Amino acid sequence: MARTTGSHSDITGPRIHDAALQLFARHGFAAVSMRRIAAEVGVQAGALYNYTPDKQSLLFGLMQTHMQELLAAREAIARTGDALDQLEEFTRFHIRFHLERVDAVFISYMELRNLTPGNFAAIEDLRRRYEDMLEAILRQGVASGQFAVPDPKIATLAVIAMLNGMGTWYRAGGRLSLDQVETIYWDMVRKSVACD
Amino acid sequence: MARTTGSHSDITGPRIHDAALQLFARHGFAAVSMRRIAAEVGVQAGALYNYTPDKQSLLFGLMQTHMQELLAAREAIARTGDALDQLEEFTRFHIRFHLERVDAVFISYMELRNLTPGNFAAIEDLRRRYEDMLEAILRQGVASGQFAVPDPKIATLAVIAMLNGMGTWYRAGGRLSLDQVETIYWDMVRKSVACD
DNA sequence: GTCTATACCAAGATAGAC
DNA sequence: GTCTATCTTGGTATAGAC
Repeated sequence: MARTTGSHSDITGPRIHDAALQLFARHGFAAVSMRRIAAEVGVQAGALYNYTPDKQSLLFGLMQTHMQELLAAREAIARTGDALDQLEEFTRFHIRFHLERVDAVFISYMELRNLTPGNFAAIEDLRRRYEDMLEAILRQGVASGQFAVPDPKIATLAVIAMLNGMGTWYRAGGRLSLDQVETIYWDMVRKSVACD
Repeated sequence: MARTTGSHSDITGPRIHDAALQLFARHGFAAVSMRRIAAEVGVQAGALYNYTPDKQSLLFGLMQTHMQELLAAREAIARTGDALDQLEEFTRFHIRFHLERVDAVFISYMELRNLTPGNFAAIEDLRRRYEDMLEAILRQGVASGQFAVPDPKIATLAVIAMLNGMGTWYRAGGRLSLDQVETIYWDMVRKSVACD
């Protein structure tokens, strides 16, 4: 049986996701209209509502998907070696994962204020679970005497903030290769928690 | 000669500034209406246009004022001591200045995308002038052999990103005093650029 | 300098034809 | 599933009285 003309459920969904991701990251959630997203996808505004009940759910879906993918990718990695090995692995994983998703990362940090309270709590919970993974590594290193960090929670936030800053300036094909900046940042992370 | 009833030019201006700062930081520039700002100040929306030609100029004014105050405050500090002394002074200055102005800092980093091209260039220029001050300190430390930094520009951005992250979680009266977190962050900054 | 009133436009979301 | 058309609300900005 032939499909109805103009029916593209399987391809329009991902296209809405991608368009919203890019537009929200570039201009901000509140500054982007449903009409603008629809135009980017190549449909009329009304058609978007076959894929999302409202604009808020669209935003929440983007952020939730991103955070769940982050956690799944991190949990798929086997934990081996001592605290220093694990910190290096975490750092390099974090950099590579986040630089491949600068738009989703930016949105997930910046548009928290545009989430309804319930959605906000859900995203914050996912984020905390990720931060706890790094904090556990730092605590382990402190216990083994490899790291000197007076407050593992603050060190966790400091390290993540430093790494996330890369997203604001790094562009593929720039002055330095990904390998180079990855090494530079790992060097700073390693030293920042080291004993001296 | 008595003033016209309802005339408060000297006090309404700062109140608009403060209200816009707080509302833009909390909800985002695009999500805040002129009516909302006016309500916060206690005037009608039309009255705002006695103080700003339009909403864009209001945003730009907030950011420009913040960046100029930052540069002025930094330039007022005498530079003394070796690179390590100067780095410590810069770090502690940066933390204290920024934690007292979390709203302005947040806006100045997050609402860049809502500036017109000309206004964007002006703010970016001010920001770069500030970053150059830290970069100069790092270069000096590399030259003197006190620091081991493969790329001073990247290290500059990494350090500032780490410090600015404090604004997302630090609140006065929290678990740790300002002195304590300041020392924790200075410790990480110092080690991150140190020779090892 | 502030008010009320309003021009003008774009937003989110829905209805019903195809 | 998408379209066109539309409802309703709320946005920026201006005009003119006080």
